[in-house]
Amino acid sequence: MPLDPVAPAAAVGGGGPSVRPRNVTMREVAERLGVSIKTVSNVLNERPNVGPATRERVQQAIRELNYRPQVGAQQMRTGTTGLITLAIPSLAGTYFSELAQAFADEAQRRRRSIMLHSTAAGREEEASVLSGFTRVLGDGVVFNPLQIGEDVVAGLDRTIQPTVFIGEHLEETGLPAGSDYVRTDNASAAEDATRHLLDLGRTHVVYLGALDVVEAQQAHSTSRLRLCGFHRAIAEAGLGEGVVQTVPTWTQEGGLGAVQTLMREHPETDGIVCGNDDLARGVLLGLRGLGIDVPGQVSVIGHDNILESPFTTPPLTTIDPDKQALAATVLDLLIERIGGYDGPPRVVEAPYRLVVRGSAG
Amino acid sequence: MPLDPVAPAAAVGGGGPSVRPRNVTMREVAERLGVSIKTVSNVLNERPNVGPATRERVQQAIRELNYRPQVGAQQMRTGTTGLITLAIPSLAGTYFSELAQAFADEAQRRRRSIMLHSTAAGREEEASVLSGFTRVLGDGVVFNPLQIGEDVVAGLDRTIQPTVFIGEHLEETGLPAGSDYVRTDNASAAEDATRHLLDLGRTHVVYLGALDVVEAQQAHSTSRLRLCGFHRAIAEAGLGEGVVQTVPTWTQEGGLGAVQTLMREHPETDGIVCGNDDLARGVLLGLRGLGIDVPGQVSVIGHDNILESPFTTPPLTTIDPDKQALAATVLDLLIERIGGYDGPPRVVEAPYRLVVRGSAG
DNA sequence: CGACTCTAGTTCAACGATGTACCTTGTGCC
DNA sequence: GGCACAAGGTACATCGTTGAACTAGAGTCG
Repeated sequence: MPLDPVAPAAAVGGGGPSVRPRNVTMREVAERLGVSIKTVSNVLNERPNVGPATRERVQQAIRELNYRPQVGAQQMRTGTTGLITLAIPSLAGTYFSELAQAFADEAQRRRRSIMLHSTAAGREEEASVLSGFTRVLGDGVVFNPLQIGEDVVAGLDRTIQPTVFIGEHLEETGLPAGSDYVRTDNASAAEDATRHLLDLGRTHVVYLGALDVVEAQQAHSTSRLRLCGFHRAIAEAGLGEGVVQTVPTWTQEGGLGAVQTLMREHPETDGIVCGNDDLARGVLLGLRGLGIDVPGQVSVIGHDNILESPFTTPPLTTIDPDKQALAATVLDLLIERIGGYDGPPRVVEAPYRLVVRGSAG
Repeated sequence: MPLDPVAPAAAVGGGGPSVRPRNVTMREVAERLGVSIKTVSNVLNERPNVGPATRERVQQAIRELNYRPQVGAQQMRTGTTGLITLAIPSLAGTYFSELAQAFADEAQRRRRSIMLHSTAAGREEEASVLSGFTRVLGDGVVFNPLQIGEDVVAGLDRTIQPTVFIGEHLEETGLPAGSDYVRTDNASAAEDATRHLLDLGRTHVVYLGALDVVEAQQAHSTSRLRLCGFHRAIAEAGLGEGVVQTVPTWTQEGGLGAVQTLMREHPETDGIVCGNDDLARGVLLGLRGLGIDVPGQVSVIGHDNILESPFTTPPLTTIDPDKQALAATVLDLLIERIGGYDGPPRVVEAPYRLVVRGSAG
């Protein structure tokens, strides 16, 4: 074995800190075995034309030298990095942080990494997602727009990178080429939730979750859509308009306060459809405080199936948007596009299911 | 110009979808202006030896062509990507998701991107962080170990990538070369919190947050350290042992249930130090339910200063670990290491401060 | 036996950006 | 006029990996 003229990261003698080892390259692996670089590459990429003995020796050497491919070089050759950008409004908030976690898990399972891009700053930040960031890095984008509406998205005739939109904002038509869309049908979900309570024989079912500030209500499309589903179910059952209880914020405190008002003004209430599980948790606490039995006197149903929902007293019945499945679907679509698929935009309805626990049913 | 034998993604005729444009390269920018590639590079990297006129023309062309540097190529030349790996247990949970958000913000401010790596799976996943993932991608790692203790970290004599540990687990001595450590002093913080209540004249101050399952208590070092700080403050004030109220989980429900038990068994309680803000929120609700005035009869203090803390009734006094500042400190240390600094491990105490709101003081 | 095919490899040229070394002007000054 | 020198560039090698194209040898078959 010839001596390397430039000792690669020689250990410093004495008590000084050891020097960070240079990254091992394929060349070093190849040289140690006396094979060509390409053979090492073939082993790594599971290409044919490598004998089993050689394959084994290469794998051994890779382990011993602790070799890892350098993604930058791969990007140059192949154009891909295995990186996916997740652009969401903010991690602060139960739903989005759990969603991000689901994406992290599912991406890891598919041997991709997630790059986090927070669009909390608003419209401008969101626009930068669509115009393609400042550096070419990821292979594709998962984008949950909040501020940006159909107008901006529709203005594109083609996304810069493969993109999958998620959410409930966009029109199904008019998606730019090169993108897909995974819709969450919040209206139908809320309709199902409401109907579940009606099916249990409840006759005075209330929606708790409209925002009490009008502008907020306008902007908060999730709230709007869920309310709409509630109205549909109530109307279908021939119960007229239905009672709607507003809240200041979609938090536990908000739910707790609102349910006290509600039960005072509408003591006949026997079912409450909550905008989300945080609200529902507050509602459960509030009802307990008022000495009202759940689900004996009042049934309560939430939305989101957050991690804590099974642990409330009683356990919360809720709509599970199945974040894990959503992430899986989104990633599969995106990876297909990254892989070269360039068909017209696909729209997929994200599944959700009713999780029946103690609080209703 | 010779024709490319393999047309790179030729446009489909007819009404088919438009084809994704190939990435613009520096060469194209240079050719359009009739300057050399290097000049474009010099403009981008703000190198000297470019005349103002040329500089302006280049910038113009970059904008027009929508050129963006390709990170893979940069990694090859310079060895860096501007990517930082954030390895944390899980995004599910208020504290960690807010922390991740802080890192995302601060990284964006420093023109870096955050790669999310969830170590929720446990020891094995955490070990893989230290042994350097499966691909060379990021420039450095921010690592909040939970399961992994000093033994594993101390076993390393040098980290593979520049690494900053965060948390409260590790001994300050024995950190591997190439790493730094930003400590959160949970014990002192809890001590300060307790002392704040004592300074307000409270004499029967309780710690609410020990876990009621012994093994859980063992593992949950945050809880242990905060309890320890509580004990220190109580002992220092000459109040003996101090009362400790256990909880089943560090959630709002946990706090609500526990405070009911507490006030039954220790009605003399006039101050409650909560393990975190989720617990404290439950405590506030519980006290309200019991008709106990906060802060009139009982002062309540939390820990973490989560986003909802200012909005409880009354607003929650709490210890603010200043996640934004923590993220900033961590990133600055890490970026310095990435930049080549290779001094001995540094240990930085993360600042925290007492945020006085309505619930105490 | 010669023409094939198959296997297990090899060599070479890229991918895009940047550091180093070099070249070309124009200008000032003796 | 001749020389030094700076400003504003250019040319080229290089980073690590992989696709395309090639080769040497062994096996197969008419």
